[in-house]
Amino acid sequence: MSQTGQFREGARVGVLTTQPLDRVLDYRAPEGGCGVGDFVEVPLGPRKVLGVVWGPGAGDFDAAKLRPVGRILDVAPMRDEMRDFLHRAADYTVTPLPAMLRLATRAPGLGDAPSMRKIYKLGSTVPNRLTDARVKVMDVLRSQSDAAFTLKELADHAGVSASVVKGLVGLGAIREEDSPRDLPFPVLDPRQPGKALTDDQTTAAQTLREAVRNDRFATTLLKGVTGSGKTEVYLEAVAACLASGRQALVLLPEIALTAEFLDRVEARFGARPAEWHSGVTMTERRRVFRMLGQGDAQMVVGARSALFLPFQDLGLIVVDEEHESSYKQEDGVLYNARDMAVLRAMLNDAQVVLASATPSLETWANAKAGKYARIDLTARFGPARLPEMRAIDMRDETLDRGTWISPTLRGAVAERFAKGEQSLLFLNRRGYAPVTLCRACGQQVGCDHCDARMVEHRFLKRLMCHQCGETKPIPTICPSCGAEDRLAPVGPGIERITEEAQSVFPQARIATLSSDMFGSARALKAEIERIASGEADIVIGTQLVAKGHNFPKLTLVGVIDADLGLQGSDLRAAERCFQLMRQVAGRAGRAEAPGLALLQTHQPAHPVIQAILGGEEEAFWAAEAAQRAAAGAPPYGRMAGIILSGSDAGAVFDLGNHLARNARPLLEIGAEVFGPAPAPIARIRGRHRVRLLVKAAKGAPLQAALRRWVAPLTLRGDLRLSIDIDPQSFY
DNA sequence: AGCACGCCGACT
DNA sequence: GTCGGCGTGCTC
Repeated sequence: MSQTGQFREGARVGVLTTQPLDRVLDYRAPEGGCGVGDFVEVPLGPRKVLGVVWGPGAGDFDAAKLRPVGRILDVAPMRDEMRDFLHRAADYTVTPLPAMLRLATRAPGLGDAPSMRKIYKLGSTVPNRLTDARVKVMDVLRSQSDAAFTLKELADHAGVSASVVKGLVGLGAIREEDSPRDLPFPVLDPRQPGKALTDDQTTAAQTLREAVRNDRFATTLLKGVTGSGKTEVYLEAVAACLASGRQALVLLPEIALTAEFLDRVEARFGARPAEWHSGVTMTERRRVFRMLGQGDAQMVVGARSALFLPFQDLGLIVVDEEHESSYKQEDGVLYNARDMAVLRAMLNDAQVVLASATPSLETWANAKAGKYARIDLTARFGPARLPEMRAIDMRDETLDRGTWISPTLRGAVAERFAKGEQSLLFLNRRGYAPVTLCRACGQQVGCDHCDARMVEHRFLKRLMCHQCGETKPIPTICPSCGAEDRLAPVGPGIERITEEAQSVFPQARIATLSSDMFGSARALKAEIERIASGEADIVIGTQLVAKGHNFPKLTLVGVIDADLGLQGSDLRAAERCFQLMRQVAGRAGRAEAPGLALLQTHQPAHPVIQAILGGEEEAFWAAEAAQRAAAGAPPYGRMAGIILSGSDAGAVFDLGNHLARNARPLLEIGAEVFGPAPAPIARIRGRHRVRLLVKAAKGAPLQAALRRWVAPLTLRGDLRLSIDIDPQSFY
């Protein structure tokens, strides 16, 4: 596969492996030579490991000890843009390059010879005895002569058993052929007509199409409320991208959303695109990897890790629900998919579309500053309107102890129920009760391995730690003081709201939606479809319901605790609360019936609540932006979090103090260091965690200084250090 | 990341 | 005496 053959056999080449060596190793080029970007298998100690030819060898290693490259793998060589991307992403996130390469080689068995399977085609002879079953099989093959059927597919299509096909093979009427298992993806047709668009959407789609046709890098914020047709609009950008022969990538924040999205893509382009997320099988991953590299897959829908796939010519990246915090996560490397999408697109002369009803402040500010283009979709589909939003002042409501649905909210739900309309009660808290308190000693039941409270899950009949997932039976004796039968659940989770709703509305059909209550994404999807078809009167859910599901009969949203997101000194808390409340409210009144959103709050005058109620989005963002600017917080300043962890609390803190005292590289760039302080969750799975925060001016070379700062450290024992550039929380 | 080497505690 | 704990260091 060495397309360039840049290095002759025996020449010194540098190979980057996925081993955490933090340097490129020299090898001898194999027989027939090799080229930059070739995926290779190289000997390393007693093992064979995966690597990529990164360039000429450094030459400082004893020539006598050089070992030859084992073999070149049968996949498309890594492109220059990809190597550049990995370098820059590694620099940005302060990550060793091999860890970055690991993200880009996440398809197992890349080195395996392509596996083969038998396919069945029309043979040369015609059987002299044609039975009905045989005719059916031959008809299928004649009508679709270019299709490749496996035995089972052919038999199923013809509606006969496999033995009929086998019989025809024996007679020579059908040929059996070997064919690679990794088949190209079906061709998507961007010229198929899309859905009818409103004027608003047509204009937006037109703008995006033109941007895509430019073949130049640019980023567009596509802002539109739920139901404004963002998806239809950016699918037009995808269409333009595919029509120009380039590949497209659509990132979704949650796997649960892919199934519905794939259906929409199929409806628009006539076939399903490639899929990439943690639920995709190993064989399918290898197929996606191979086919993208050779241009036999036009489009990928998937999770953030799809950014590291070997696209041959990536022309467009869509980041749907770009504000979602799930885009920033640790999986080997801590990175924000939104930012990496922009970086990757820049290196590929590609377009980025950031879609959201409630953009992140960073994106909003970039649009404001003119760095991103911005398109606003305002009109909702058909007769649906934005719901009316009102606060329920909980200080004026009378509630019995242990209940959380106010009389006002109860009345509103009853009204909808009487009319046969759906209501949604939203509470962003899983389980039955967030706290289990001992009435004798006042202690709360905590996790044995984390500094977190155990949450009662009545459906599971257990307590669960939401940090490490550990569960234990619900105790009857207080673990602290030994008092019997004095433990009481305190506060509401959605299971408890379900219980309350059942007692208030005994005749209503109630459905509860929470991520931990369904074994599989399929079961969850089935439940969502059940609800959408009207088989529930009251839906009770966590933030799961805020994300892009359509419930046409839903006309009322009741937010049980709108103050929940306002707590904490986190600068991002207000932003998140605003986004979540707006999204939840957007669930109401999508079809003909007008919607109403009621927010239960103890602080109706809070600026965030006021902004939500008034729909004064721009004012809200402007106020948030001003606050961040004043605090020197992103995007008006730069920040990095340093998390130190280890089993010995003293050693972790000592390391933190050592870092704080020896911060010269940071002080030299004018940065400030805060901490060490116990991390937001000071102990997870028995490991103690300490955090430092680094704050620098906007243009400061933060990453370089961080590297110089931590380079002299040798981490003893099980001490670990991780760097979080642009942390999600600032306290 | 693996895997070997190596230097101290409890076994046949 | 030696088996094996896992700290330390190396891999072109």
